[in-house]
Formats: sequence, C-alpha cells, structure tokens
Amino acid sequence: MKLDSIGDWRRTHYSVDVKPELDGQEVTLFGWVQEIRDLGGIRFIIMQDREGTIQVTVPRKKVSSEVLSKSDVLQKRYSIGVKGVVKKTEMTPRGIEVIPKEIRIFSTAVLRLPIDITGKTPANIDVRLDARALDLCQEENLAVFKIQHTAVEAIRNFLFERGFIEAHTPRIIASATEGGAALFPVEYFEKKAFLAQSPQLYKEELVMSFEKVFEVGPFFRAEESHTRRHLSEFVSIDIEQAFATAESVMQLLEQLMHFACKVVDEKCHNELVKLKYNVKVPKVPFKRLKYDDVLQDLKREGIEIPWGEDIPTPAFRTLGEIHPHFYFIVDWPTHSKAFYIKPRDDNPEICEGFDLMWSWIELASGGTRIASKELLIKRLKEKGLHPESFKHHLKAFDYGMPPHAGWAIGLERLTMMLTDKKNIREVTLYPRDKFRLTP
RNA sequence: GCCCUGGUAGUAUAGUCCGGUCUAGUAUAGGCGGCUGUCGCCCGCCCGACCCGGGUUCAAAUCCCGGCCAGGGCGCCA
Repeated sequence: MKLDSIGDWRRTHYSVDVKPELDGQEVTLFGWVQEIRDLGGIRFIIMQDREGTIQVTVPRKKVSSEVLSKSDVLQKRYSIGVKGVVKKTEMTPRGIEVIPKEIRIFSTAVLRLPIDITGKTPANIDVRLDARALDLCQEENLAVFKIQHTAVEAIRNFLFERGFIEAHTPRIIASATEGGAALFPVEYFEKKAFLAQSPQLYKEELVMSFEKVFEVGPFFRAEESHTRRHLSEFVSIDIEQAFATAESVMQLLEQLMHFACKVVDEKCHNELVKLKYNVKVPKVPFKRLKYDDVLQDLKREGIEIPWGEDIPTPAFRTLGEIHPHFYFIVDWPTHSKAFYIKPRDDNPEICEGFDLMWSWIELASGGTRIASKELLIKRLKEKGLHPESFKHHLKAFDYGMPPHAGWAIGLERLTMMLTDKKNIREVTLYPRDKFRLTP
C-alpha cells in the first residue's frame, strides 16, 4: 500500500477538544484507527489519540471517492490523519462527529494483533507485557501511567515549594557496601562495579551542602523475590533533610501523600473512571503504630511474634485488614533496621526508623539518621559490615555532618495504591524481575 | 531458592479428575458477503489450537517421567 506523508498537516485538536461548539469548523486530527463499524451505506471509524476517541463518519454517497477509497482499506491500529468538518449530532455519545474531507494513512498494522485492543477479550499479564507497546494504547493502561505522571508532578512541585533541591546521584557504584539487598555486578572498564540499590549514602552527604535534597530515579536489587510487589528495577523517590528528625520528615511525608492523592483525585477524574476506582484523600496526621502495638494487634488475631522478630508477609496481610489505609509503624527494634538508622537516646534497643504502610504494603520507609561517626562505625560493626569499605562515606562525617532524617517512597507501589492495581508489573512500563528482561 | 497451580487457535476459555463420544466446543479477533446511524452494531459463510521430548496403552489434549515457560504464595528484601 502506498502510504501518505504528513506533508504540511498539523494537528488542530486532540479528540477530546472537539466539542459541539465547533459545529461546521474544519479540524485536522491525528491518531489511530481503534474500531471500524461498517453498516454498508455508512461507515463509522473510531479514531483514538492519547486523550481519547472521536468518531469519523463516512456516509458512502456523500464523501469524495478519494475519501471512500482510503476508508475502504483502513484497519485497526493504522496511524492516520483526518481533515474534516465537525458536525454537531444527537447520534453520538459526545454530541459530535467528523465528516472527512481527506484521509491520510501514515502506517499500517498487522491484521491479527497480539492482544484484543477493544478490551472484549482481556489478555493475561505476560501476554500483555510481551506486546507492551500495543498494550499501553489501551485507555485503561494508559490511564495508569497518566496517574503516575500526575503523582510525580505533584510530588516534585510539593518538594520544590518546600525548598528541596533535586539531585542526581550515581547508578554505578564501587562496592557492595550496604549489606542486605543483593547487588547486580557490572563490568566497569577493568574493574568490577555494581548497580546502586539506593542513593542513601550520597543523599546523606548532600545534606551538608544542599540541606534539603531529593531524587527521583531507578535503583536495582538482585533479590530472588517473586511477588506481586517486588521488581529488580524500581523507581525510588528519596528525600533527605538536614536539621530534621524522623517526626519532621514523617509530617512531610503524610502531607505529601495527602497532596498527591488530592491532586490525582482532582486532575485524573477521567483516568480514575476508566479504572473504576476512587482515590480516597487521606486525613492527616496518619495513625502512628508502635512496633509493640503491631505485635499486640497481631496477638489478638492469633499471630504470636516474639519481640524483635521481623513481621512476616502473612502477618502484614492481617495487619492490613485491621488498618486498611495509611499508617506509620514506628519504634522498630534497632537491629531490624539498617545500620544508618539512629537508635533512640532514651532506649537504644529501639530506633527512630519508620515505615509508611498502605494496608499490608510498605509504601515508604525512613527515619532519623546517625550523624555521629563513632556511633555509625559501631553500628556497622554490629551489622557485620566493615567500616573500611565505607571509608569514603565516613570521611563526610569529619566535615560537620548535621542531624538529619529522610525517607524513600517506592513509586510503583504508590502507583498501585493510586490505581488499585494488584500486580506491580501492571504499573511498570517495562518491568524487570528475575524472570523478565524483555521487552 | 522453596511450595502450589497451570500451559488448548491471534486473544480468552470449555474439555483433563474417570483415556475412546474430540473430526477438540464457545466467545472474541481475522477473511469473504450483506446492511445508511452504529457505539460490546447486526446477519450469513469461512479460517484457525492440544508447550517440547520420552513413556504406558489397541487407543493420549486427557495417565506417568523429564524439560521449558507462566501465574500465585513463601522466603529473601533498608
């Protein structure tokens, strides 16, 4: 088939911007054929762009032979341009249709698409991910990422307004320093390097100059995890603030969650309708459960966890039933948290770390950090880590490390919360896990 | 890494327990034809599949073994 060039055509409107008031006006639309309903004498072409759909109506006897022959060959997903006249009508749900004067076909598509784009026969998640570029054209799936975009925009604005400076720390790091999460090794010239699991140490060093710093970016964990809420590559929203404590950054975090939910609720009405979901704007402050309270709650449900033990996933699920929305868990046993979390002055068995939970899922975690070099070295040793491998980071503590605190939000988990999706792969454009490296 | 479940047209499923009735059903997508107001359009006709390898058996989509792949759960995970 001979394809058309875009030539001097420029888009005048997105589909949603064509309204009954434009009756009689000529418009130029670009997009894709989503559906064709041919009734013989009249043909309806549902055209889609990123904002929605619009009906192009082709009455066989009233359009030019050029338009008719172009519309004869159209198939689903052909990329097209339509120049035509807006017609106000009672016969479409949106009260308008477009009668084409000229149709240009920019590209074609295969006849049997790997997934049903009409949504009548939904595909399974692995089939969808294998055809992700096409899958994302479905309005419901696009809606997920428009919501994610809106949330990130709101979060950035919120942090900018409060004087946070956006930073970019390295993704390639020299050694497996933090313990805990496993790292992906990479070849770095003649040396061995790793993909960063977090910006933790860098953002702490940056509070000495920036005071308030944040970063939004991908990080990598080589865990064996095979769950609906873990990825090998995920996006972290990290902040760190000088002259702050856990309580101050918890307040910042709950206000941020309130704000992000509010903005998504206000700006993403259409997307939420497509997802058949309502975002609840949470009231602040959020509940603050002590680790001990959590053990008590679980005990009442018949789950006994000895003090100091980690809380296993099934127990978190139970906890999520008791507390279905946002809540903090505070006063964790010191040994259950990372080495850089500050133990409480009045009781070093307990630390100033916290988790922000959404039902049973950990959305964010943070805390007051250790600002004393001696204490940090002591904690490193207690965790079985070698201060020598942290020597560059420890030097920063010789230059006036202020008291500081911070947190990190998992963006994909936040998106799950905002879209009611149960599998993190659905809210990740191209998810990476132990079993998936493509596309 | 461990456990459970599954793998049937492009997609989604029925059939598998209890082997023969399966020439493998249905929906949707796709092809051809018809239809001037559809919006999950409608009507008629058509195309298209048992994950791979081995075994048991007169006979395997169905039972057994191995492999690969997927989903869920657990553990791991700041």
